[in-house]
Amino acid sequence: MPSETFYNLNESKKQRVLNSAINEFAEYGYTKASITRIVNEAKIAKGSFYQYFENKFDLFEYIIELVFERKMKYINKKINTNNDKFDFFEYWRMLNKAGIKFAKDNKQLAIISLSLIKNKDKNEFKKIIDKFQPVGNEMFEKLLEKALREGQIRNDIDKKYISHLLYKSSFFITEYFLEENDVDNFDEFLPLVENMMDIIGFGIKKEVD
Amino acid sequence: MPSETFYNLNESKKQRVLNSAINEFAEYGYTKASITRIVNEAKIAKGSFYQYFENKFDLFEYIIELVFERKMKYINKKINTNNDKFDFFEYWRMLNKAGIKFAKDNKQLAIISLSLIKNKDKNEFKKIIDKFQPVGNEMFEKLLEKALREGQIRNDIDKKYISHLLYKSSFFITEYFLEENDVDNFDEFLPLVENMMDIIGFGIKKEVD
DNA sequence: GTATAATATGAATATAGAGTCATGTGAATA
DNA sequence: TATTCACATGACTCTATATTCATATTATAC
Repeated sequence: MPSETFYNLNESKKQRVLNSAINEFAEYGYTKASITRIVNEAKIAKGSFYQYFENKFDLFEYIIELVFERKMKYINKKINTNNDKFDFFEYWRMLNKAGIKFAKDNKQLAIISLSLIKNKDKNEFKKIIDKFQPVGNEMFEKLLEKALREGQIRNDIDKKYISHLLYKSSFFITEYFLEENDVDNFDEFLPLVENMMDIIGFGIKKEVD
Repeated sequence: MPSETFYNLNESKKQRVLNSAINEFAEYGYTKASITRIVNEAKIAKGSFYQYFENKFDLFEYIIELVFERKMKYINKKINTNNDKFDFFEYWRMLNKAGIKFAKDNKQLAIISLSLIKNKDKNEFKKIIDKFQPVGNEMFEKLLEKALREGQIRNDIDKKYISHLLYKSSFFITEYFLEENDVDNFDEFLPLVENMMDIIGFGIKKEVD
């Protein structure tokens, strides 16, 4: 957690520090991110940085919290939840679409949150991931359970595994979007997403009639 | 590429160096892997190492080549190709199964090859990945094309995207296998793999009859 | 047995990054 | 004006890394 000192800073300096850190983590990832570069870009002294944050991890943890906060806010705004007529596929579609829309509007934040997921092997990250796990895997498991109860889903599937698959596929889509596409032609990308969701829904095999 | 000197080494020393490097890369990944630890474990001098390899990257490149070579050999051995009656789903099933079987029998090698895929953002790795790309993405694209021509697959799917999905899903399966499972109970894992392939084949939606 | 080539060695060098600390500054308070 | 407090500073330390190089050892050739 940042120190009181950091919170007391005037908004513009605070933003300079945060933006600089976000740039750095998005470009270099956690391990290779350099405090020296961060403080240079933010135009503050090395010593000042250590008045604000305990260490590099402390800063990273804070940035991740920011990212998830903003992402949740963004997604919740985009999703309309009339809970009475719950349709799993509809809900899932909205989630995924909102996810890439977020990535489109917040490319760097999206990259940082991907880097977290992709490196969950790193011991240091376990602590952070556990904090946000309920938002991920478990959420999908609950959604799936509900959909199963309401008969929207084949009941011969492995629930735990498929929720993992769905959870991961949402990142997969974002990854594919950020890597293979010009973030700007978002509209051209949407049909692909529909395609993929369709496939998880119906499969790729041609039915014999 | 290793130097002549390295190739001239007696087999046992060569193996000591390679095993030590494989251990190191599997445990720490490329960036955090330490030459000092590698030479200590291999019981050779620092200087000797630099007689064998230009630098850390040179060593890594060589290890990756080894990994892919062994993996290809392994998979080709497991796959029976009676090409006359090609069945896409059958072939794909065999590929995936052989893939996790390889991971089971060569855990460290599998981890290293995953680390490569997972960090394809790292500029240094691009060169290596390009070298092995034809084995990955493009192979699936060709398989898909053939399957489409032979009417085994829905023709309203996006070919490029789906081949990417299939390519990635093979790593996804391996990843899930290595992370969430005791590598030893391979047999308990197989049904899950079938389940996943089944889903990509048929989807998860319950059909209304 | 001597000369030459191949291989081995690890102390020394170079570099880079995280984190520290003694000191400076400027504003509020008494 | 003097004192206190919050914040700022960057040279410095500490540590870890990759890579080099002068020298030693061993094997091979003649």
